[in-house]
Amino acid sequence: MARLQAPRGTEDLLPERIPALDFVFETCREVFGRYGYREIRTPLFEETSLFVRSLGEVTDVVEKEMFTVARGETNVTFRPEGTAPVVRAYLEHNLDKVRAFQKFFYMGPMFRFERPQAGRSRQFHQVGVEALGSASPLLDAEVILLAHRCFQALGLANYRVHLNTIGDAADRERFRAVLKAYFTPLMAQRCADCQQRLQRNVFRMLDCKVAGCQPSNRAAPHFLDHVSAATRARFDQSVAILAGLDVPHAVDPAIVRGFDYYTHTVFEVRCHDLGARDTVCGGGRYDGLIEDLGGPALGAVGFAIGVTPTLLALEKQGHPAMRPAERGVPILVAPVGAADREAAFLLTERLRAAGLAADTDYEDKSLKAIFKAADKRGVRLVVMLGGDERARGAVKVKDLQSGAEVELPDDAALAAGLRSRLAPAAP
RNA sequence: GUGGCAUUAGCUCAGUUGGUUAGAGCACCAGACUGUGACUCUGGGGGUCGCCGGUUCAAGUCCGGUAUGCCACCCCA
Repeated sequence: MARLQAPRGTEDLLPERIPALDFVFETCREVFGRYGYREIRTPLFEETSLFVRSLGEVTDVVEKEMFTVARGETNVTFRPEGTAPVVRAYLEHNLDKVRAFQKFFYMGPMFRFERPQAGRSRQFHQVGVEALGSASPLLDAEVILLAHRCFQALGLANYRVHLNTIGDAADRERFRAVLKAYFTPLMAQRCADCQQRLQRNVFRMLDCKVAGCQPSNRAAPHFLDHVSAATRARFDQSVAILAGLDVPHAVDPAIVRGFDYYTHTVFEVRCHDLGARDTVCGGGRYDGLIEDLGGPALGAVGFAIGVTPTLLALEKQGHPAMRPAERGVPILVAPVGAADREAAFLLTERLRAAGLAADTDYEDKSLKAIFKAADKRGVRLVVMLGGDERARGAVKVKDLQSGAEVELPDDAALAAGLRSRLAPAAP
């Protein structure tokens, strides 16, 4: 029989790995809370049409990366991103009528049917925020700032925010025409992919990495030179705020983003210590989406941090929280002989009932082996229970850090005594 | 979806121009005088060489397919 294995592009997060993940989740949760964002949890799957309508019919995600399940009348898709579900929930519960402006954050798994690679899998975790109901440029700055604060709090180094504006629909329509007019006579020197892009998504031609396409890209018209004065002003304001707050950033005309719903500010946070897949966070403004999904014409802006690439970057930078760690219990009750096993089990249970984290041996190990295991698991105190002690109604407690050993009466005060011995624990 | 590289004990890897019982380090287990860890020493268990098929007297070593991972694309967190 073939060996059982997790489906392609998925992974098991073993216990040693969980602390690293929680470090990212909890750090971000704390930062989001400080900025007034509240957690929202939406289903892992949605009706397929939600993503088709929001992301756009011709985007890669919709065309070839959706995990879709059809059962009779229903057609659902495992969420490939978090924004559309949040907007859907916001509208479904009429939150726009209760209080139009609301800030949310979410953390959880997303799914895309892609070819796996390091930092890119078919099930991955994202931590994101969505500020719905306002078109204020201050919010564009706040959201970017928030991403920056998260990475700062995580202790990530060598990252930078790349941002750009893609204006509103009118700006883009105007520029699309300008770009097509510019590229059309130059198509002979463009690569095969760009031949598709001319019709499909001209903007992406500017981001082409093929060497032969570089000359015509360098001379290409700049979007910022063709946007309305209002678009230009709001973008400049956001950039100025970030500059004033020392957020490492760069205006990058190549940032275009893959989903149709984006407008105005779009950005990515990139970490230089990663390879070609260096984006650890992506986001932007999506002023048309709420209306597209049947709500009022309200602005919104958000981002998603990719937990996997973030962990990868922190690992490469040797972040201490990335070290595989076992969250062991601090107390291990060791039966000295076979006759002491049940008593040891019951003592362990009393300690747990008293609120202490404790464990005992279940493998009939020798005392020596129990000590070895205790040492490896980072146990602080070993509570020995043997014939001699039991005869005296006592237990022997050894502090593995100091090596000191004391005998304590096995009475109601034992738990408190152990607790006080744990208190001055070193990190 | 495209192109390339990889796949040998739990982990990281050796394995010579295809040739007898496939190795190392770490990890694991057990010992080193009588109820005790971390250091040291000794010993031990553990591998259908990813899987299927082919070439050959003989394949971990060559060829094909397949699975998975990785790298670069597409695109993206």
